Amino acid sequence: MATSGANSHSLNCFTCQNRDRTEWCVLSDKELELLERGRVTREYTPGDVIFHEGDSCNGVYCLEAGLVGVRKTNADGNSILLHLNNPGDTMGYRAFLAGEDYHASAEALEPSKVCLIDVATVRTLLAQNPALGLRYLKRVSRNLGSAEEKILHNATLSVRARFAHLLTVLVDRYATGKEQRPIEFELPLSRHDLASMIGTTPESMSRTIAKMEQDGIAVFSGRKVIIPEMNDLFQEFEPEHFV
Amino acid sequence: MATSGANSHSLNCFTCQNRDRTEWCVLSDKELELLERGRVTREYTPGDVIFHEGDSCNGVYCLEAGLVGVRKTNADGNSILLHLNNPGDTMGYRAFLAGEDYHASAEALEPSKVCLIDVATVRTLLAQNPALGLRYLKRVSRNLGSAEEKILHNATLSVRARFAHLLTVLVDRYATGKEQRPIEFELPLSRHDLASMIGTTPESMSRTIAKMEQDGIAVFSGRKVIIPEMNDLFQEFEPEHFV
DNA sequence: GCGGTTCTTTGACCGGGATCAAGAGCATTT
DNA sequence: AAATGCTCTTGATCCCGGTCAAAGAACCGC
Repeated sequence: MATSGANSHSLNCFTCQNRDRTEWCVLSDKELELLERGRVTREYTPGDVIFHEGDSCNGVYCLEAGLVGVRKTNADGNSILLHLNNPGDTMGYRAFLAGEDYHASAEALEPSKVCLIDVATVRTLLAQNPALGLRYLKRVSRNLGSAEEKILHNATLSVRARFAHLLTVLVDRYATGKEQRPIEFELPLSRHDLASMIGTTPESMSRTIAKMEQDGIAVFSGRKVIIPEMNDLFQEFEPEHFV
Repeated sequence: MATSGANSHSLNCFTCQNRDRTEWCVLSDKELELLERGRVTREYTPGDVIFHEGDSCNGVYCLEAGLVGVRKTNADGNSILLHLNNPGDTMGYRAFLAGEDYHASAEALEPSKVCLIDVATVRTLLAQNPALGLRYLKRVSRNLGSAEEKILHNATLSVRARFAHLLTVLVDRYATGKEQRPIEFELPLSRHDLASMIGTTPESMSRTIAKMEQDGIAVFSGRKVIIPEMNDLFQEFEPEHFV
C-alpha cells in the first residue's frame, strides 16, 4: 500500500528530496531558511481531511509522502475528484493566490506526510523573490489549461472514453515499468473514486470496466490492472484517424 | 447591436478608458509607454478569428470594444464556448503565461476592436514590474477556480439547471437596469452559442427554452428575454433549501 | 418582390447512463 | 461460525438528452 516516491523522511526543507520538483527550487538559501521556519509537518491517515472546502486559506500545503485527493462537492452532496497529488506536489495554492477561501477539500487517500507553510511566509517569499511568482504563474496557467481541457472532455466524450483516458493518465503516473508489455499496475483508487474522477456513478464505472474487459482492452482484478496493448486504450478516446 | 462599455475609441494606452479595469493599471507611466510602443490595434467583424487553437502564442490581446468568444474544439469537431470577453478583458494570456500554444480560439461575436501586445513587451513588463505578475497570478487563479466550478457544475447539473445558471450570469453582465422588475434584456448570443456554453445541442437548447417558457420562468422572443422573477431562476439550480 | 442561405423550432426515435434495489465478496468483530 | 459491516457487481427500469430529419422563420443579395 506504500506509495511511490520519497520514502525517506526529510528533516527539513534543505534536505527535502522533493524540493527540486517543487516551486521552492527557485529559493535562495536565505529564503529556504525562512520557508523552513514558517513550516509545520503533519501526518494524515486515509480519510483524514487536510483542508476543507469553505475554510479560509491558512497557507500552502506541500506533500512530502503519500497520496492526496482534492474533492469538490456541490450543494446536493454530489462530489467529484478533481486532482490526485503526489509527493512533491503543492496543494491549496490556488485559494491562496486568488485570495479566496478553499473551493475544494483535500483528503489523504494513503498515509501521508504534509508540510503546511503559513500564509505570512508564502506572502513574504512571493514579495521577495519574483521568480517564485512567475513559477506559480506558469503552474496555475497550465492547471487552467488542463481544467478547460477537462471541461471539453467531459462535455463531448462518453463515460467509457473518459475512463480510458483516465487509465492512460494513471498508467503514466503510477505504473512502474511502463516500457514492458503487457503493462501491469495497481490502481491507487477505489471504484467509487475512479467514478468520481470522471464524473459518473460507481455503478456505471463497474459496468464500463466489465465491458472493457469483455472487449479485451484491459483485465481488472481488484485494484490490479493489466493492459495488453496501450494503443487499444488510446483508440478509445482518440478519433479514428484511419477507417 | 452595439455592446456595452467603451464606445469612444482611445488613441493610445494612456487615454484608454478600460485601463483601470485591466491588469495594466499597475504600470508606471514609463512602463505604459513601453506598452504603447509594443501594441497594435486591429478591428474584427463577427466571425473573424483573433487567434486560433494550436497557433503559437504571439502576445496578449486586449479587448477595447466589442464582444469576443473563446472556443475550444475537440478532434471530432465538437466545440464549446468557454468564455465571453467584454471591453477591458485581456485574452490569450493563459497560453502566454504557461509558455504554451493557444489551447482555444478567440472569435469576434460582435464588431470588435482589439489591441495585440507582443510577446517581448509583455515579457519585459512582467520582469520589470512584479506587481503585474501578482495581478495576473490572482486573475489566473480565480479563472482556475471558476473552471473547476464549471467542471463540477457540468457533471452534476441538468441542461436546464445549467442554462438557468448561465442566464443569471448573462443578466449580471449584460442587462441594463438589473434593479427593475421584470428584468428585460438582450442575449448577446445565438441559440447555437448558448447551447455550446453549457455543453449541449441547439435542439436541446430550444426545447429547454420552450419548457422554461411554459413554466413561466422567462419569456423569450428572438434574443430578447424577460425574466419576471429572478428568484425563480435561482431555484432552478440552487438546492431547495425549504422544500 | 423572390430564391437562397442560415438560424431556430418541432417531431420521432433511441440509447447512454442514472437510479433504485438486490445480491456477492471479503474483512472484521464477537 | 454467525453476524456485521464494507466495497463492488449485477439486474431492472426509466428518462434525459443526443441524433436524424424536416418544417418554419428570419435574413440576406439580387
